[in-house]
Amino acid sequence: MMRTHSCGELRASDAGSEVRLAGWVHHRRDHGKIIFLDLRDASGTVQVVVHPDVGVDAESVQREYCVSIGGTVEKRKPGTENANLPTGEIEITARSLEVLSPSETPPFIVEDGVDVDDVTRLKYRYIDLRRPEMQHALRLRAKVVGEIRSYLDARGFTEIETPILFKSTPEGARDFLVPSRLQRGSFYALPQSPQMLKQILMVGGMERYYQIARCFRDEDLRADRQLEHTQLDLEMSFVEQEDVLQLLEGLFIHLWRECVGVDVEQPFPRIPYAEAIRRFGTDHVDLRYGMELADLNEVFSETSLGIFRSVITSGGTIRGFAVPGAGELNHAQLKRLEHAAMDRGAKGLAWVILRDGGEVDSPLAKHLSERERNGIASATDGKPGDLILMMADKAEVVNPILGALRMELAKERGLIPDGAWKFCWIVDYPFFVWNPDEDKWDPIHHPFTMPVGGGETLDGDPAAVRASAYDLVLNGLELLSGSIRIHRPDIQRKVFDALGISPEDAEERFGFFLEAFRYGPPPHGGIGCGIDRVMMQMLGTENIRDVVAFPKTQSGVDPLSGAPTPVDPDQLKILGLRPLPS
RNA sequence: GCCCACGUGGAGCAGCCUGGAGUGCUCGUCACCCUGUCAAGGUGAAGGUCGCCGGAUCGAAGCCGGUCGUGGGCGCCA
Repeated sequence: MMRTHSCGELRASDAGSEVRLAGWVHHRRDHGKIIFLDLRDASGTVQVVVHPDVGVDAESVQREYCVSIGGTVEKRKPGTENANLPTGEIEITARSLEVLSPSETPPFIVEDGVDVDDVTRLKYRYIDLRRPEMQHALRLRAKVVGEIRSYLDARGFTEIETPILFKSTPEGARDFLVPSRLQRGSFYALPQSPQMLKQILMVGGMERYYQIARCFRDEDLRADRQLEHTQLDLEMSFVEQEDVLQLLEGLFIHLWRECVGVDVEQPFPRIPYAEAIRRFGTDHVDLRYGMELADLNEVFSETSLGIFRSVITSGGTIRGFAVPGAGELNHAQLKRLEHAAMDRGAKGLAWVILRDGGEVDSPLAKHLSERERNGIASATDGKPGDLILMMADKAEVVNPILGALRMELAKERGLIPDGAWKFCWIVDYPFFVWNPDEDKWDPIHHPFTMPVGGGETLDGDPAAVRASAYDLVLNGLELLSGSIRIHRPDIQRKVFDALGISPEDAEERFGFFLEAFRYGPPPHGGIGCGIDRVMMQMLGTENIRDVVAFPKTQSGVDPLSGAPTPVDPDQLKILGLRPLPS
């Protein structure tokens, strides 16, 4: 037997036990005669004492050596306990020590919170993964996935794998392509998501499907984006939107109870898309703090300011919000806010600082009537000492920019309460968004989303059509999105029509899919949920690399293996490929 | 494709603006000392073509240009 106990589990109650432990030498403290070793395994660390007279060679043992130690658990002498260690009341008096394998000096120390360059960490990921932080992240991730499985299995779901080698369906993100050896000149694509396959599973009568699915997108990376990410992919037959929302709400309540130890507030609020935009400027609603956007058109209906007046008469909007306590900001800081707004496309950013007695500081002060000063304060719920930020422009410009500033300022000024978990559903999405660049209507979800009310609504104003789509948002981050799908070929045709997808286009791209839908597809709907994002939220990290065992750098390189690498010309030849001169 | 920042012994940084011998800090490594430490302590030592290429200069880690790498962002991600 390699070991009788784990390092981290030993307590004072184990005193007197003969134990055999195995793990890594976390640290050695050599006092000349007596030597202390901190022995670490997955469960934690424990102190090993090597006395000079037992014939155990602890001097040649170094950091990160993998060793096996036999000895006795003993209560530490009074005054030598370590309250910082769960095992701090005891120590192991070593009687034998075997080096299982030696270690070179590690490039960095195995310790939480150490500041090491990301490439170094990724190159020596096996060292990095020894850190308790990383171990916790990966274990929690496994627990989350496990809880998802048990929750869904208990509710009649079947976990089904779908192919990694699939068909390219251009549109959306760039596909990763895999050349076919057997069909020279043809390519598989790695799935961006199993969307069509899971719908076909519904046609196949599986009724309740889920999968922890890897999804691939060949797009540029970000702090929260890798080339591949993991999605909880789920689809159910014979359901309406309400059924899906209930199931998923239950899942997240379950996950937070089991994996975070928190009972989150329920039911999750449902916020219609239009209301989300109106109150927060975005559908990634963060309900942890106030600072909601207010409409100021009424306040400025008789304004003497030319800019505001012309925005109102041209059908634009004046909106603003209060930043609690931000009246202390100096001119340079306010200027920076204005720049931040203008970088995002604002023409300007007006600011008003509320003072006692209805007075204000503002570049606009002399243009503001008493009615306007009071109106601004009451509309934004601003108090003396608060900063009011205002923008006048088209609603599509004002809302997202103010929404972004609201989020930034809340974060910057510490207005976000710790430990708050604010889930909400965003519902009643519009079906189309106008794409001014290409002068056409784009679907806000994917083109298989059911329009509310079926196909007839598509004959009217595209802007008025609702989608049976829904997002789950947590603390301002989208965790999942889904929809009820189109199961009727006639409606699907009308949607393709409205999106400018010709029958020939549709046939070429989705022919196999549309054919399946000629054979009695059931009404169905589902979701895709970013597991990496869920983990980032649970662990409170902003970097996806913290929740993935072997991530890639921003340029798509894996420093551990060096991938991607050139391949042998023979391999290319077999595939019928020849690289272009660069 | 674009913008910003960074690149200095094994790790993390300072030095650069204002050019004058690779100077410094924390940790690690090695040697010696040390029987109660837990970030052990003490003494000493080794270890760096300042990412790479080029330029101006008597002289470059430092200034200028380029390039590569990394991080963050924009575009992109239905």
